[in-house]
Amino acid sequence: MSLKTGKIREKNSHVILSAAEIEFVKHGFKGASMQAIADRAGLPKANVLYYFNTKQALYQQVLSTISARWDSLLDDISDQDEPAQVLTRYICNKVDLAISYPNASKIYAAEIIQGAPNLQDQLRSNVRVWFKEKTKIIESWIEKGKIDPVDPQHLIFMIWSTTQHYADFETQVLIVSNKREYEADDVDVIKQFLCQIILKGIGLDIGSIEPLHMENQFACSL
Amino acid sequence: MSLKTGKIREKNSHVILSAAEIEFVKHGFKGASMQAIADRAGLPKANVLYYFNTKQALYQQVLSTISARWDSLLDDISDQDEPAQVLTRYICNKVDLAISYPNASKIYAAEIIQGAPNLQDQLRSNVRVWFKEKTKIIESWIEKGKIDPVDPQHLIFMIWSTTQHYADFETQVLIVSNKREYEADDVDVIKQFLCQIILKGIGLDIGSIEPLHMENQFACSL
DNA sequence: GTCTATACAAGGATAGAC
DNA sequence: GTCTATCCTTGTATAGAC
Repeated sequence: MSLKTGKIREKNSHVILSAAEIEFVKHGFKGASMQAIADRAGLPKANVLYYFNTKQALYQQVLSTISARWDSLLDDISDQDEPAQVLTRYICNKVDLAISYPNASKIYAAEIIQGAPNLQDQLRSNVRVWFKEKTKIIESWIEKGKIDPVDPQHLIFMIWSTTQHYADFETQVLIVSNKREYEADDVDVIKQFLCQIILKGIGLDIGSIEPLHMENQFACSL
Repeated sequence: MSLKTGKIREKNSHVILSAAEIEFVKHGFKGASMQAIADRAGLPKANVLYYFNTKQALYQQVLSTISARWDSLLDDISDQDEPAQVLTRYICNKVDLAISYPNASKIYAAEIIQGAPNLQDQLRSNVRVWFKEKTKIIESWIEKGKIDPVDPQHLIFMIWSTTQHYADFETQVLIVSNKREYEADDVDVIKQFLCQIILKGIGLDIGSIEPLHMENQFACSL
């Protein structure tokens, strides 16, 4: 029975976290109510508070789940490979993540917009260190003459903003381009567009990426 | 006395709107409280409700103030001039707006993230029409061979996302780049970076912009 | 482990004195 | 036009039955 109980706990936790994600996206941290989260999860309100003691704790849990996904999938800018290959992979992964988990990106964005009250520490430690590392790699590319002398920091900001835009501003993108939802084709077009403009923009020819490393990540229509 | 009253009304309205902007940024629509807005404005809560009958009305007022600023300053993509010049001007104006009114951009972004419950109509009418017009202009540039054959829609998304990033993600940008606030120099660097990458990315040489049209908009350090 | 009932605070909005 | 006092709803959280 304790095994079964554990399963129930795991399942309920997951249902609650999913419901919470949606409510936090739609109304923000303060605006989301435990009642609405419970309703969406199909559980009594007290049950939600049984699993996560406070609303704050539930929110923190949602945030750290998001951060974990970020960290695990996006840490692949290294100086082992050629710039074109590294940047292509990074951009494509970020686009995939944005399209696959739009709510995660939206909650993260809302947190930053509101001044990152729950993410300050992580930004000041982890993210800042990651950022410094990656700018140094980009600087080394510039020193070796592999890319144009562009500001490494702003290059990273450009990749972050352009990729996450398709998650955070999903509503606007879909409305103005008159679509109901993203399709597989759209994702390929996005990847191809971003890689083309950014690589060319910093002085790399998109043709310099060996097809091997593009894999199925995007259809090269040029 | 009615004149004086009108002045008081105008002044108080303005104070309330400014306070509301800040509270809406920090806590979202639902999360912001009339009490907190009133406190920030230095007025009793009932006073705020006297000027704006409901919280919803106050929020709508904030939103339409923002939209008005958007519309008036950013409608300058025309097919009269050369692409390089038009895009440079558009990018620089958007950066200026993002840096000058970060809260406006943040509230707009939060609205879109939450599914644009109060902006759907405007997006479906005004913004969509604007978007269609501008993509056609870009298409005409492509047909005339003035720029590379890139997707016009995604080019606009790229400009929107990269420029507004500096407002919406201000907190993150400042923390990871270890600054307290944006300085005049930063703004120039941002404009110059974005123009360089995007113009070059779509096959335009940044040198093709006549200095005349760059004015003081950014220092051309190349 | 699960759920009903409830305590207690905060929020939006209004009535009415000044 | 301005502000105090108050109504009523909603929200978080807990107590305690099952």
